[in-house]
Formats: sequence, structure tokens, C-alpha cells
Amino acid sequence: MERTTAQRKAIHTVLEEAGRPMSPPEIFEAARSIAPGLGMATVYRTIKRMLDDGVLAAVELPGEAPRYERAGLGHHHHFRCNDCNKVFDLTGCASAFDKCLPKGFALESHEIFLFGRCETCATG
Amino acid sequence: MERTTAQRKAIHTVLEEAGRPMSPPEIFEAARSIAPGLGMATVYRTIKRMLDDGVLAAVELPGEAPRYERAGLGHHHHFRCNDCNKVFDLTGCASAFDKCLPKGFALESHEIFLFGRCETCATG
DNA sequence: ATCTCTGCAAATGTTTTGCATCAGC
DNA sequence: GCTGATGCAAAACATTTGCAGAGAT
Repeated sequence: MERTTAQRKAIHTVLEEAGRPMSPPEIFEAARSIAPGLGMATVYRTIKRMLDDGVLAAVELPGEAPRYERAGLGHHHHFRCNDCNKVFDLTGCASAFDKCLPKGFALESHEIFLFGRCETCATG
Repeated sequence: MERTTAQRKAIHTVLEEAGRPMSPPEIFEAARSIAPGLGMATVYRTIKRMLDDGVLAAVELPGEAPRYERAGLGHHHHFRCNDCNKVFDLTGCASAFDKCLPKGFALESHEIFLFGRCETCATG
């Protein structure tokens, strides 16, 4: 059975209060100040556990280490600041990219990635 | 001054003939059969050099190691096969995603990423 | 008391770097 | 011959795992 420990509560709290996707080192730093002595291995193990439990969702940006945020936010996309490198959630967006940015945010570029099956694998 | 070596020619050839973005291990395998004894370090060093020279462009998919392709292909997006994991170039695409897929390719999902500056960094 | 969770340290996998040697110019 | 490029091995860096001991139930 799953146990409630100070470390897990700290990690939970950090992710809950951030309201944006965070990287493992970010989570580690923030949670360490709540639960001193916390180890990096525990952060990774807890993230993996929370992913399996469907509590967390991975946010993977091209060319960057994955970040994690609360699951169950519905379909949405993300915005990364080129200065501070933080990642923010966007809502209700489809293709009018600049329309869905929070006020004050400046759009500089976008990437679109498609996934599926190539001809060889689709027919095989 | 830059020198023309068998190793560089091999790596060049491999990337030229592939016509799709390749990962360092893929490049290593393919180039090794042209230039036996080739080392992984040389592959990475040559990739970096070619990036600096503007000969190569990085293709970074979310959650995956970067691939590389010839630079100067103009703005385009990419398609990764969920079966064989190969990445292909797409052309002339904007937002009618399924319209721009090569014949026989099946679209399963897409990701959109926006980049720019958040309010804090834009006004700072 | 049991059995999970934790921290540490060692292992892993990938990319980078140091260095002596090799080869293009 | 000079100087940049190479291969190997070691280093760096991020993530994972083994293990003995701490802590939740």
C-alpha cells in the first residue's frame, strides 16, 4: 500500500502550488526547502510513481528535459519563455496561436510536431 | 583551416543520402560502414562543427534525442513514425495537418509548441 | 513488526573532453 | 613540418538502481 511521507507531501505541494510544468531539478530545489535532506533519487522515483498513478503528466518540449504538471488539465499546449526558460500552460488554443497567449506574452516562434505511422509501418 | 578527411566525407555522404533527420547513433552506424574505425566522438564533433558552419540543422522532437538534417531546407515540420521511430520532413504545411502528409502516412497525434517571452521577461 | 520509502553511492547511458598520434595541406 | 582531426579512454551530466536502514501503518 502507498504511504504518505514528508517527501511525497513536499513534492506534491510544490507541483500543486507552481501551477506550471516543472523539471526534476526545479522540483528538487523547491521541495528540498520543505523537506530538507530530500534526495534526487526520491524526486525521480516519486515522479515516476505519480505518472503511473495518473496524478502527473509529462510535458516534453523539443530539445529539453521533460517537465511535469498535474494531470487532468485537459488538452492544452505550452509556452516556453526564451529568457527565463519557464514553461506555462495555454488554454483553448487551436491554430490562432497569438490569440491564446496570456496578456503581455510575446510570441517569437512555434513548432508543430506530427506523430503517426509512415507508409511502410501503416501498411505492414 | 578546415580539412577534408575520410570521416567527414563519410558523415556528409550519409546525411546527404538519407534525406531525413538522423540521430548521432544512426549516423555513426551508417558512416562506420563507409569509414571503418570511425569513433563516436568524431561523429559528435563533426555534427557540432557542421551546425556551427550552418551546414546542418538540428531537429528536436519532444522527449527524444536530437536528430540532424541538411540546413537550408526552408521552414518545414516533421513527422515521426510511431512504429519505426524514423523522422520525415513535411513540406508546405501550416495548419491543415492531415493535408500535408505524404500518401499512405497515418496521422495519430500532433504537438504544438510556442516559444517567446513571458510577461516578466518581455517587460523587463 | 511489517513492509514501503528513503538516502547514499554505485551503475547506466549519452554526450563531451584530454591527450598522444595521425594525416591533410 | 605545421596544425587541425582522430581514436581511445576518462570525464561530465542526467537518470536509474541496489541496498541497508528509517519510518509509516
